[in-house]
Amino acid sequence: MRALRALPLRPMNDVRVRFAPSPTGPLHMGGVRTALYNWLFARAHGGTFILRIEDTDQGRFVEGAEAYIEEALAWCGLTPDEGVQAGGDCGPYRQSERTALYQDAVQTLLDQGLAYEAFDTPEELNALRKAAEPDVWQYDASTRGGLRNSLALGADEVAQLKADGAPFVVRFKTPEADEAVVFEDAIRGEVSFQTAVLDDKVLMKADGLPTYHLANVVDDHHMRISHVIRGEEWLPSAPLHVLLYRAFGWDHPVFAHLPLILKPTGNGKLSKRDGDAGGFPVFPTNWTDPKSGDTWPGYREQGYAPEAFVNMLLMLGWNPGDERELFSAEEAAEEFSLDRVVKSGARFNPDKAKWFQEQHLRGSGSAPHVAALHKLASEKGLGWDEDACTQVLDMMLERVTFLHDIVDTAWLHAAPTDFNAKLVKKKWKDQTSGYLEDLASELAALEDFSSEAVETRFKAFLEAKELGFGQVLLPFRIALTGEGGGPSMFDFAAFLGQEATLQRLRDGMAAVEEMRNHD
RNA sequence: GGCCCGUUCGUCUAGGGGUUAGGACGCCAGGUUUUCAUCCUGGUAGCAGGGGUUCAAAUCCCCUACGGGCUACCA
Repeated sequence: MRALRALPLRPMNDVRVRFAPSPTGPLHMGGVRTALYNWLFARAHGGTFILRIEDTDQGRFVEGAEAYIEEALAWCGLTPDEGVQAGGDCGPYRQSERTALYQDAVQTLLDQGLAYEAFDTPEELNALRKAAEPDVWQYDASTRGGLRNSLALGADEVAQLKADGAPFVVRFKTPEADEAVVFEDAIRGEVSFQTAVLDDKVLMKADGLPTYHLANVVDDHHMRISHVIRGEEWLPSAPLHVLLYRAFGWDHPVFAHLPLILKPTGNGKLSKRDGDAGGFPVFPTNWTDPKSGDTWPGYREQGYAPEAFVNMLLMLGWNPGDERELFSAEEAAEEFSLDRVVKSGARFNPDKAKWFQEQHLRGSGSAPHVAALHKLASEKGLGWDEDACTQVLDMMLERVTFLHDIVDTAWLHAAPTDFNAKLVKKKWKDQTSGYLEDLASELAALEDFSSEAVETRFKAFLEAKELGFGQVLLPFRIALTGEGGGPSMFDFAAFLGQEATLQRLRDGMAAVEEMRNHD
């Protein structure tokens, strides 16, 4: 038994990586993470990030999926250097437009006896599998001799079948002598498979389109891909790919198989249905299924900043080796390396995702968010100019998870209509309204209505009346917001302005007295 | 079933022969704050099990268990 060993000898000076999704639906967060790690690796080595669309399965093609992929990547800031939209020297970047290449490749293999034509119908194969149960039936060296293929049939028989227009596929002829296929995975280290357990995979389907295995190897070679960074679900077919590269006489790229993202609870990998149950999105942006019309939520529409979403994904399976967790894409690109990618699957944690969003929101203060809040506020018709937005941000940034939480906080832009009944019962005494009446007069007399001025007058008022903060401030807050929590009331009063503050104070008092009378 | 990959607090992870096994999320408690939140301090909680190797094992080896993936004319 001879060990076939192919170590990565390629220097890191021409890094070319690709993200190669199928347009069979929206990209989910696992896919985005794969794209991210590819992008980061390219950036870290001054390489090229390529987007290739693997649309060789006509049956699973979904309208709009390709556009979704491009848009979702763009939102995440993972713009391809080469691809359908970006262009490039190695195009076309849609596999459906590269069929001649695959045909040539398959012919080369056929000519060398490294592949063969098989006429067995799916029905025949299914029957064989069924008959073998509970054992597993395989199309391989032990069975291919008794099946309808160009290895077992005579040349004239094959010619006749083809003349009759019988559909056929091309299968890879797995080497008969058992050997170990050993390769070095950049994340896992040495990985080894025995060829004896491999089956003769279909390379070219009856419709003339290649399967993933063929198209992937041929394209990765022609696109001069240096590192194949993909999900762990591809690990079992990696030996086939190594064998294919060898059959073509090509060096294979470095492989790196990423661990999968698992469900927050329960068993298995994260799937699109988990979001429903867990109350979190699985997709980067909203996706509407063109057939059913169902819409799936996206992180973008939920209010996540792309930087936060990407940061969260980054840390789900990679770490810098120290205790930092907050990274911009540029910072991450500087130190990303495959040997710091963890080997085991990671359970997705929605709480932590929110934490990343909050960190991103608060990280650099109000200024970076003014424009975005202004846009949101305008859409809601709140009439806040940029100054107002800055003030609101200063008050609210540390109390919300998403920017839209701010415009969703009704009392910020409209007098409250609901007053927390429990709080009123507990904190609003018979004398309270009297205090507030007096406070209103004090505030009405103010000429400067800045936060500091309101605070000064408020404190002087308490002192004069010999009252405690809690006796007046909380009722004041209730009258103005209807709630017991929130920003500094002095800041808020200044933000509202004198007139609106007094108006809310009087209306709030009236409403609360009304409530108390009905109790 | 077969093949392959994996296993450190509930979760994400650092640590890769000698560590009081570190950090983060969550949770709990205390402090700061007019409230809430932020922030600060502290606490909770972990090396899957069993065999080896070694003076010494979370760390190396083997077995078991468990988890995951693959096993299509899907990717």
